[in-house]
Amino acid sequence: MGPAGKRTTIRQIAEETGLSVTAVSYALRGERMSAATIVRVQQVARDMGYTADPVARALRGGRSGTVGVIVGSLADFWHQTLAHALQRELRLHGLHAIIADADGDPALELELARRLADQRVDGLLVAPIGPASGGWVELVARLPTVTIAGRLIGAEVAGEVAFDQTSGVAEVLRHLHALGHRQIAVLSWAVEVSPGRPAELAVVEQAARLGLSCEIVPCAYSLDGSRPLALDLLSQAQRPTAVFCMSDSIAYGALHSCRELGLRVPEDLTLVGFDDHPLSRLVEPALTTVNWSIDRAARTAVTFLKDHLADGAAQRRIVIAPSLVVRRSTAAPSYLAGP
Amino acid sequence: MGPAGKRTTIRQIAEETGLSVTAVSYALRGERMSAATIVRVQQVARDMGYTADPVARALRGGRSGTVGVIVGSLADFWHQTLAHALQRELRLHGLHAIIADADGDPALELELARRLADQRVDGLLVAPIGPASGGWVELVARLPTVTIAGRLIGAEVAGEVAFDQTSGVAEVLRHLHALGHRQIAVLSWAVEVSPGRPAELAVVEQAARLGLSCEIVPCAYSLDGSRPLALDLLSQAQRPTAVFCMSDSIAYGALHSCRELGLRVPEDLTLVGFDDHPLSRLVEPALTTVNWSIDRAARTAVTFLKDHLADGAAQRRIVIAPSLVVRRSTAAPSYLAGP
DNA sequence: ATGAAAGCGCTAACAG
DNA sequence: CTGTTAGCGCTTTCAT
Repeated sequence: MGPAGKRTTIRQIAEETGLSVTAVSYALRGERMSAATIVRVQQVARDMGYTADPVARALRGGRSGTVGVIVGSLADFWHQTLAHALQRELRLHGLHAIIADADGDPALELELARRLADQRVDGLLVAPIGPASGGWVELVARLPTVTIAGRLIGAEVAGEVAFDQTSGVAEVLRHLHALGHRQIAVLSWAVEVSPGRPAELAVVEQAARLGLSCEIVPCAYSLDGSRPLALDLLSQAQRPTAVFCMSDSIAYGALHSCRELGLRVPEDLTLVGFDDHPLSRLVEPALTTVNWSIDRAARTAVTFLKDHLADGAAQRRIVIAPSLVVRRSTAAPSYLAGP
Repeated sequence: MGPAGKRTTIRQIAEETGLSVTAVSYALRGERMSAATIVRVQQVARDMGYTADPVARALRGGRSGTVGVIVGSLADFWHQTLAHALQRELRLHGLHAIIADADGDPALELELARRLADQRVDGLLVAPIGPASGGWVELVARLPTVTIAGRLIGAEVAGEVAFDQTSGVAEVLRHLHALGHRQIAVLSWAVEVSPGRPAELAVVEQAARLGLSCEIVPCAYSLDGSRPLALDLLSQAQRPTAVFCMSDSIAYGALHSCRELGLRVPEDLTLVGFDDHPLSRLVEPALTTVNWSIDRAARTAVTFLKDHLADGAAQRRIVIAPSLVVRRSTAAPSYLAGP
């Protein structure tokens, strides 16, 4: 930062060394100039505390070494974990992460993506909540983008780390069916914001196949979002015997509501989450949920992006299989257990 | 974004309207030009899908409308919550958040701050892990910075949202003392990374005052960081009767270890956290911890920053008082309860 | 091996 | 009210 508090520029180094701006520019990057000059210039630069101004560099065009990470909602615990995992993985590859939180709003999600593009990030890693709108298609065409756990349909992404939601949902519903549940409420954040998502379609399809009555209830992300709703849902006379939450965070909110209502889980109500957040095994009762290996997802996503950046490779795609983790929050409904 | 996929520039609008670049620049911002021209230019701009390039704007100098948020570690649940709260609060004020994760590394923390400064964020909101190094002092002098829950000693920050850690620690230790605990382990992430922090000093001081034996054990942030350590600590013959974790995340890791070792909480071991994460009341057993009102902290921090941005006001400071939340994870040690 | 000059997109001082 | 000119810091032809 230099002594005066102001930023050291390439020009000051030029004056200091008696070279031209051009020469310094090359020398700093170790190009063209004689070895001696390169060493000298870099020494001076270090002494003066020089760092290239990324903004000027970006304006000129060229890579910034930072990648934008957009998560659907930092209110959701799983997205929090994902953001951290991506950050860490990027850093392993020498890249810096800039994280943006769409806070459950598809319009904001797109705006953030635009802003990050404007900031000249080298690429985008996004766990989308909204489907691709027109804006996304154009944006993705300009900026290498890898999606995680959701698709931007119609957009030509650089890579896709997909989760096999259909299987995940099927496993959960089969599990509930086997336990004897027939009346199930599904709490999902995606209904309104991202209609036609595979997960919700799978619910409908599997319900029909298994002969279940599944009501899909739109639900805000996160603890605070799901609590009032769950309170309402569970206070009804004809309440379901099982609640399947499309995110562990939502399940936590539901669990909280059960406490307040004096409902015991799983004795009075069976509860299932989605995504297997690390704390799901520590809550009481430990939550039955679906695991996707977040580390593998993060690792793959970053690899896809790097590959694309390196060689402009064709679109890569991987589908991560779910694994149902049965814990204590699921049991047979009480009318089967008897009084 | 324009039809060709390229970005629309101010010059293209100038050509389209037959005006000069300058005129367009003013008109777009609604300055100087005649009302008619302003309307016409803005209409054309809209039609062509123009958005000002923030990079060019930043290079020229001027505000970007984005604020950098740096959290000590996104592996820590409390920091995750803080990041989200700050994002939301900033958005309420029409500002955008760019979140960066220092991942427990003070050097990275400073580097991220530099990078954000380079990106021309309007200000910095930081929950620091490291103390102020020389770099911070200079940086903060150039860029309005508000600290939250930690200090950058020696740096002239724009505002400070401090937590009264001393009281918080004192309350916890008094609580443990009253229950009959005398041998306590304190798991803290700050020992090595941020020595001399008030919280750790308070531990030593209060321990002396109350006649407690408190061993402070350095501990990585987060679930995975604290688990192996806690496993080790709790396997010892002379293990403490209570463990005080300087973060709820660390406590969760310890709780996990207890499960693995077959130790019951609080019967065999008393556990206390710090920060009161929303899930602390849902884990089993519900965690005794210290609450600081994260929303108030976020709100105040953003207000401080905005105020400073608006009028360059003098440094503001607030101290948030802790409140001990006693839940089920604390009890008298077993040798008092008897066999 | 080195330098002069142009330009990325935008804003602002200074004329008209 | 509108246009000319200069410049933010850097990279990149194109000369020398």
